Amino acid sequence: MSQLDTVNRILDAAEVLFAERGFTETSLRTITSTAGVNLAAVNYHFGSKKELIQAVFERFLTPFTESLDRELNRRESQAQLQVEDLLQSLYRVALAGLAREGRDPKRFMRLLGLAYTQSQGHLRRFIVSRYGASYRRFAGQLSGVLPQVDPVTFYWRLYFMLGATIFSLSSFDAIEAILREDFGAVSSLDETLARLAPAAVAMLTAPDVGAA
Amino acid sequence: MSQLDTVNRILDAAEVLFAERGFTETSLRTITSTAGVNLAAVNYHFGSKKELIQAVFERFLTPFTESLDRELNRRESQAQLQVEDLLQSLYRVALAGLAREGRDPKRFMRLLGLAYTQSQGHLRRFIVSRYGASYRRFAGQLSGVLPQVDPVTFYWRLYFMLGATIFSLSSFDAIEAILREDFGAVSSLDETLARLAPAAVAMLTAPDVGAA
DNA sequence: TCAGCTCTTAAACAAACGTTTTAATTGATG
DNA sequence: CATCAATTAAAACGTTTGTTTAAGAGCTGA
Repeated sequence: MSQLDTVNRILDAAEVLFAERGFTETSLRTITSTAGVNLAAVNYHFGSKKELIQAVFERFLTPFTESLDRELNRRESQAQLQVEDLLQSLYRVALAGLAREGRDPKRFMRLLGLAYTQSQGHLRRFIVSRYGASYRRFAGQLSGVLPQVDPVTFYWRLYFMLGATIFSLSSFDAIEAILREDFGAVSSLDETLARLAPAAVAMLTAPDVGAA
Repeated sequence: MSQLDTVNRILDAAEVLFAERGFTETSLRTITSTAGVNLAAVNYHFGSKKELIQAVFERFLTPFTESLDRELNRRESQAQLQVEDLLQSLYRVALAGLAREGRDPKRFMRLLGLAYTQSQGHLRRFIVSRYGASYRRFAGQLSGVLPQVDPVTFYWRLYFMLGATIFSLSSFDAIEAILREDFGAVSSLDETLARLAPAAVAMLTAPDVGAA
């Protein structure tokens, strides 16, 4: 087993276990035994548990933001951008890029949700410093096609949208199971994104009654 | 210090610390020293850490759902219910009821978010079995005033709305700090709810393109 | 006043945690 | 084949965790 194997086996196991149970609830012993490597390998290759957590995020956020940036480049050269187009960029292209690599988009949404809700200050700092530029660029473009919405209202709605996305996709399997039991209707991730996109557009473009 | 004092001091400290750091990241020693009581008091009065967590949720979810139920009773007797009315019931009345008791609604949103994202299976079971009826009643009434929306689409949108609400309100202070720095605009909780309600209405009432 | 119960206290428990250490093993290079 | 650095392995480290124990204090009712 080469060094690269060990590193990737640890990342694979950590990614799944973190998404399932959270960071604090997942011990290095569980990770290494799942990965079939020695306990000390984590500290040898990554330095510490904190750095392993960051490495897990780096491995999926880097291709994610690269896909998003490429898509934003393409959109930017077009005139007449629509809100729908930008959300399609975010939802379809970027997520589909991850799925194409054989990784589960729902798992990444769960991890993103954990990054926000589990305190882990180091992780939030890491993500903001590393990927904040892409996020601000997307937000800027989206804000640009919504000139009628007050900036503060826009940013609140952006967080509403993020919350709706992260929350519903990170709990996708649980929600899907409930709906399947109650209505006998199976929902695929694609179908759910097809429902989420217009809902998000409706929220972003709603008439601005304007507080303050 | 009476027995009731000890129990309440533990609940007060646990509520704040859980909301700040999460369940696993908050030790019983931190809770008891913050509360100024002996370490063993938690196991004596609550039995275990799990049961303490449930007690914290019970203390704010019971009055919350009671307020909501009373409000739903009042609405039910009226004809011509509107989506806006029901969301107002949820946002203003129930949350305001908690605020009236001198407790912080944002903190409860943070705890609700944790209940969903931190694995803690026992907590989700506890909440569903104890408060599921009120939730289903609210969902049923809301669904009733949206007959044009396909049931499956409705339930997905309900989760979108829950995600937007829990996510943005539980991170309220962080988001508010960012917007204050970028726009110099302070947002109160009331203002944010005044933005959230119409955004949620727009999402729920959006035309149903209808998957499946 | 004293028995009897409730509650608090201090101390100890075993288990699990992240990390470090030291030695064995591997694999490439001269 | 010998050498040397990189990697793996097993064991132990000191902390911290939730929980339990056993003794003490404080109050109540007879």
